[in-house]
Amino acid sequence: MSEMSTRFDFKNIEKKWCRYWEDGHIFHTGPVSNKKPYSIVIPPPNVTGILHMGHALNNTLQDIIIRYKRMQGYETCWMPGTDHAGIATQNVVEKQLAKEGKTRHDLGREKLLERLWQWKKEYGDTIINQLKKIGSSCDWDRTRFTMDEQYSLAVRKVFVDLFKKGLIYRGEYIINWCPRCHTALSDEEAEYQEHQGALYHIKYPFKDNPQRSLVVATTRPETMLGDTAVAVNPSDPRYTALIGKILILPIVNREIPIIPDDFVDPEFGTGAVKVTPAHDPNDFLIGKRHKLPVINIMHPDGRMNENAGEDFSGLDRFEAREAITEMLHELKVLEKVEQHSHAVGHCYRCHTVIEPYLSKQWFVKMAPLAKPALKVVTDGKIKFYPERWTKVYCHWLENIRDWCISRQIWWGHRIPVWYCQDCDETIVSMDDPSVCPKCNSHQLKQDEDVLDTWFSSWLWPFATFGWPDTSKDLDYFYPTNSLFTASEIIFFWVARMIMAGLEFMGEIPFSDIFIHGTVRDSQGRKMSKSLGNAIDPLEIIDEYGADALRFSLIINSGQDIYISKDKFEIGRNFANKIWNASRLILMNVKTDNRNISLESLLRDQDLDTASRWIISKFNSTLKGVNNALELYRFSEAENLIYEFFWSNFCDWYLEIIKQQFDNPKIQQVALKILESSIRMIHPFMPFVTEEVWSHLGVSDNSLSHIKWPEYKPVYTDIESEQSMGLIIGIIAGIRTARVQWNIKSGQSTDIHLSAENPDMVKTLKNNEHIFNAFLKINKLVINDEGVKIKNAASGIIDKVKYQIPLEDIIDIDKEIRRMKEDAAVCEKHAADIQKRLSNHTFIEKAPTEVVERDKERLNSISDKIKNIQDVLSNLD
RNA sequence: GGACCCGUAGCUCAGUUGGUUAGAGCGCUUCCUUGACAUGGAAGAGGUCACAGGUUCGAGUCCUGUCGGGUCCACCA
Repeated sequence: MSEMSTRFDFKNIEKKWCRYWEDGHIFHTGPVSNKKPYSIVIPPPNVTGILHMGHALNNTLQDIIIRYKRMQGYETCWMPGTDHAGIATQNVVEKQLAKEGKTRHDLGREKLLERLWQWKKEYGDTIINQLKKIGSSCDWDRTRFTMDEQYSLAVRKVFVDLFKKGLIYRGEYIINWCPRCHTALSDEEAEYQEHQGALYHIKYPFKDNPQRSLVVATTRPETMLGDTAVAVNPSDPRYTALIGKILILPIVNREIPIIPDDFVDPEFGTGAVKVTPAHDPNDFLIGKRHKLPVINIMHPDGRMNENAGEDFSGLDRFEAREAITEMLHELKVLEKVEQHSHAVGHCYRCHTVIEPYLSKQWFVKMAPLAKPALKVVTDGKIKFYPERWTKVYCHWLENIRDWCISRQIWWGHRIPVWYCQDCDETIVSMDDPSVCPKCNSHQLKQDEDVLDTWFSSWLWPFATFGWPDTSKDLDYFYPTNSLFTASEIIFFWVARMIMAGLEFMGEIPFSDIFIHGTVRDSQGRKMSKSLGNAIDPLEIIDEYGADALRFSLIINSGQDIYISKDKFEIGRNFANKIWNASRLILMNVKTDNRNISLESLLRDQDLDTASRWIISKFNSTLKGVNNALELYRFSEAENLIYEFFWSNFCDWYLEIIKQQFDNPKIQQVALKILESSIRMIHPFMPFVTEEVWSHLGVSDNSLSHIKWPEYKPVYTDIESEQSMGLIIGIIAGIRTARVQWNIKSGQSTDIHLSAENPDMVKTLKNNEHIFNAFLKINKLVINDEGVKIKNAASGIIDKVKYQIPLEDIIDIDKEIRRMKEDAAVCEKHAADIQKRLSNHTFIEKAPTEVVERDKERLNSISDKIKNIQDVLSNLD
């Protein structure tokens, strides 16, 4: 054991085990006929990603569960991989190009894709390697990418199938358009932020009487250039008479009608709404209802186009707003400008203000897919942990809107649709067509757009296992068991995976969804690169170790996690504690009998109290950890482990047995508890435990495939727990009192005890033998200042065992009085309930649940009274 | 406008179906350390559980309201 240093040297050790796990393909799995499968698919990080705390948390949680299940004997598969992350990745590469002074258009589609693949090859595995560093036990041999060949096949099949079922359609609608990324975005990709803007009140003069005008209110005056009507609510008495009249649109001087529409809220603004069908989703719908002309006044990059007129054409939308405001002012038609705060959508990738823009896009009809996805959750086939997310999920599905899936970028799955240039036929096909089936023309042109990234991600749980081909892996591992993700991703990904799983596999993709919190800084802000408040997990690994990162993150995780750097000390210190406890035991244990079970140790009637106690404690801790993990209560599991290992095992048991290490029974217990603890801690802190395991000499296998300790209820040993509790109480009392003992040199029996703790003083006086044992066994150093005692607990146990009567610790009279009072109160209450229950009017009129509640209470009170009486009669 | 979450020690948080004296870590005070570990050991101070009502024999826990903080959803131009 000489090679074990006094500090846990995590750096070299982590490196060593990372390599061992990977080179040995320790986590590679496949179907095994006589084992039950347990599988998790990783939320695939973006290829552009670098590890942040959110990843660290997410993957640690998954790793704990997968290691736990693996040790329990499941054939476990944790499927790793990355997401091509369409817009995000293309943005990265386009930024590179910009530095070279080029745009994507200078390169063209093919060359840009080459660059992107090149980039993916060079940097795409960064995050995968970082995940390995935190100890993620994925089946790395399976690592998938959402643009793998087989995966692309799945995406294409899904598109074609849905199209054939009529669930994919193409149409011209107002979508969220990012003028910077030049692409459509889904509703979920638009992030709304409160924005302090203005409400402009503009006078639109009547054609028949230019002196009079109708005032409309808008937050976006620039869009007036595309107005084709003004709408009022038909039931609004102010305006009913005006319906059908013609107004003259200022600046443009276009004649536009006043139309009635229920959409208009008379309460808001002036009750008259300018209608711009090309630039507002609601106006678009109004326009459809009233067959209004649609005038697009903007280029895709957010600049005004020729329809905006000479004065504004070419101006950016925000410049145009100012220019128009100024002109309206000059024309004296700007009545007033009010402060007005409202939500403005931003691109979730580049935070540019989104423009509602009219364009032809592909959509997925969601309602038919949402229905079954809702049912499996309301039926309880899929459960959210914590449960409250169920409601969020259901609300979204109940109000679902169609999903815009086409993106005007180049990086991604190209839409498998071709248009015949000669006959306008639309061809949707698994294989690239070369002839138009309708007119035999060869002039086919593929749709330029690619699919939304999430259109591939939603297939992740089955496409990664080889779908659409059938495979043994898919049969064996699908449906997967649990999914771990953050709440932000419920709509983007979780809900859609459930839809896809049900639609294409006919089965749910997973049964449990664990939603974890967001990692925030100590001020509660989201950690982000732009804020500069991010703590880099790699830095923590470097400074504190991967085990420390994992342990600290989990033990601090409640809902959202607020974290600062010093929080990681707990994990580092705990890893070190495990290390040093192991050193102590390994330095002292000589026994060859290393495989004895806790059960047989406990069967030895002569085993000392402390050993019985620690075995019992371990056992109850294990039970708690099992329960906590089954319910995904991770921090609870870690707290139990921490408390057991540090407070019980190290602070008490090891201190007690230190001077009895020559006893082979004690050696066996110490070793066995250490070994079992190491196994129990392994899913949480894989590195330090693997290393200790390799020194234990119990097995040559990697700890990853060693069995999880078995919980046996028979282990719980109440007698030893109580005895030990008593002993700890006494010793703790001695420790408390010890600085107050004023012993002069040579007068060690003449002791003055402080009156501060009279109960303890009494106990000590009545139990002289304890005190004598204490004096004898502990290194008592007496000097002029008083008494100094080292290792207070050492060796005392044998002397103390079973010799302390309960009465000396607790004031029994007080206790009995309390119990009698308690019983009296209960009896009175029971009589009240009894009376109520025998009252006919009460029984007839009270709701059944009230009666039931009363009956239950009566039962529990009766039980309690009985218990107290039992105890009291035993005392006599 | 709807929905949800949170408010417990100086700080960050536990507290599972209501049940003895409300817990932990960090920080703080005091003491200790020469053989596992100062990334350590012992002891201690510190809480009207946001506030106000209610249900109950009993409330940090359940209900109602108020105040404060946060998140998500929603087409108010």
